[in-house]
Amino acid sequence: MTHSEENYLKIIYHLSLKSEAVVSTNAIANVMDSKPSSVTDMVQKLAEKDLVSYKKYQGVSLTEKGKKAAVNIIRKHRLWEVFLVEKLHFSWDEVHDIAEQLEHIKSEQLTNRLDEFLNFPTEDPHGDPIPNKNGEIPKLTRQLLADAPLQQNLICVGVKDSSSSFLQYLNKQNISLGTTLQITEKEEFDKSLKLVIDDEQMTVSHMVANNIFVKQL
Amino acid sequence: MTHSEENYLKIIYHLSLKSEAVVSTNAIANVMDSKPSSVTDMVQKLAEKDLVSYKKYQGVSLTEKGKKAAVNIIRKHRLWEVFLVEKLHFSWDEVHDIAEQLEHIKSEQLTNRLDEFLNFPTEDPHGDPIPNKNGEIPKLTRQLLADAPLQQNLICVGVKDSSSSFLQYLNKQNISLGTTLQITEKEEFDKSLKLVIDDEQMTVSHMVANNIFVKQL
DNA sequence: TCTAAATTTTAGCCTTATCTAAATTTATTT
DNA sequence: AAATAAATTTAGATAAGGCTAAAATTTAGA
Repeated sequence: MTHSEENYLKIIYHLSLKSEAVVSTNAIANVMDSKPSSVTDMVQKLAEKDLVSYKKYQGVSLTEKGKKAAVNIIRKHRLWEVFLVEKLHFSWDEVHDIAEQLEHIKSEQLTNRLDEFLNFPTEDPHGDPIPNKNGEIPKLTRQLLADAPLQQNLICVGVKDSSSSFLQYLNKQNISLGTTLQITEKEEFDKSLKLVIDDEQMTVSHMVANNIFVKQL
Repeated sequence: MTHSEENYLKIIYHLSLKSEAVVSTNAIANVMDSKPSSVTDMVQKLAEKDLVSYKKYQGVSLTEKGKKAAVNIIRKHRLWEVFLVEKLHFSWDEVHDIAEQLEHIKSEQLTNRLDEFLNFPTEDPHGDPIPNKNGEIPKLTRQLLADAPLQQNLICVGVKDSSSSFLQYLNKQNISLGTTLQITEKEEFDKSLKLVIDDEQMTVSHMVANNIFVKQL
């Protein structure tokens, strides 16, 4: 499988989790920053290899075979992210581009030994679950900060939107993986939240609160 | 730079160390397992990018810029090999193909942090020197087993021929990185050597002795 | 020196992954 | 239901990397 094919599978997987099971050509082109016609070409190739099922004008979905391949790529991506953050001390907003390259390295043995070396982590630095060797994806106990209860001790365990700009915003606000906080007030009007972090008061918008994952301590 | 360009630079570098400074199209094609005509195409492209100097029918050599790039790829390859052997417990005959992929990952920061994580190693698992951040290549104190003195305590530090079959032969003979041994006798006729390893006697051919690097203890 | 052999380059073609522009199908709106 | 808009596919082009076969150049032998 080529890098490009792997990227398509990964993106189709992510899109079909977010919205419908069937993904449109246009949606893929948007995410990939390419043209719908290019997507059509590739999707037809993937369909021939039985990695996606595809009917003209009707969108694509992953076959079992395609889903397995996609999950494996995501497994590799997230394991490498753990490696980069835990062992090489990168921060969570720096690792994506490098992991994007490392995820294409082909060696099942390498993946499994890396997994072992990292002590079989179940979540990556952004709080996303890491599929195991058999492709099983661990269930998460986390919830969105926007949905969490008032006055509880919460620990920040990840983000939904892992765009570099969002992660940099969080760094600026001194929010990172492992930060503990409480919600002191929810504003009805705009759904913004008042938080206490290390005895410091601050306010975050709903948009932000809806992109941060927390667990109750 | 593409993977392919990087591979060419690496191979031209290795060939010009082994033989002359100027490398022939044919020699490159042999090592790459491709055709001389393909090599010509690529070499012309590399010349345009000022990575090699090239005159029709006269062979190629690396420019300063090309040499820098080649050394950087070799640095990455060898650092990853150390990682695979020391941290993920691969054996030295398994790492080459994986390192061949990892050497193309693009991130200077990644390379330097990996270097640091591994404690700035100066040799890879095959005993080859690892260029530092500035492209400087440490001098080695090693010598070929075939050239080493009799009755001295020697430690095996690497191999010249790192083909999988040779490394597997060594594994079978219980010779590996760190093995200590003495030469008890040199046979004039065929240049074979009698060795003692862990109080066990054994004989190796000149061909083998000429491919193992040792240091005097 | 002149020819034969070996090496190297050119020319033309293939594949992969893209693109633009045009055509087609589906969806929406009046 | 027809007309228009939006989405999707087809057709044809391009660039990278590689191949084969043929032409050109260099090297070596007689």
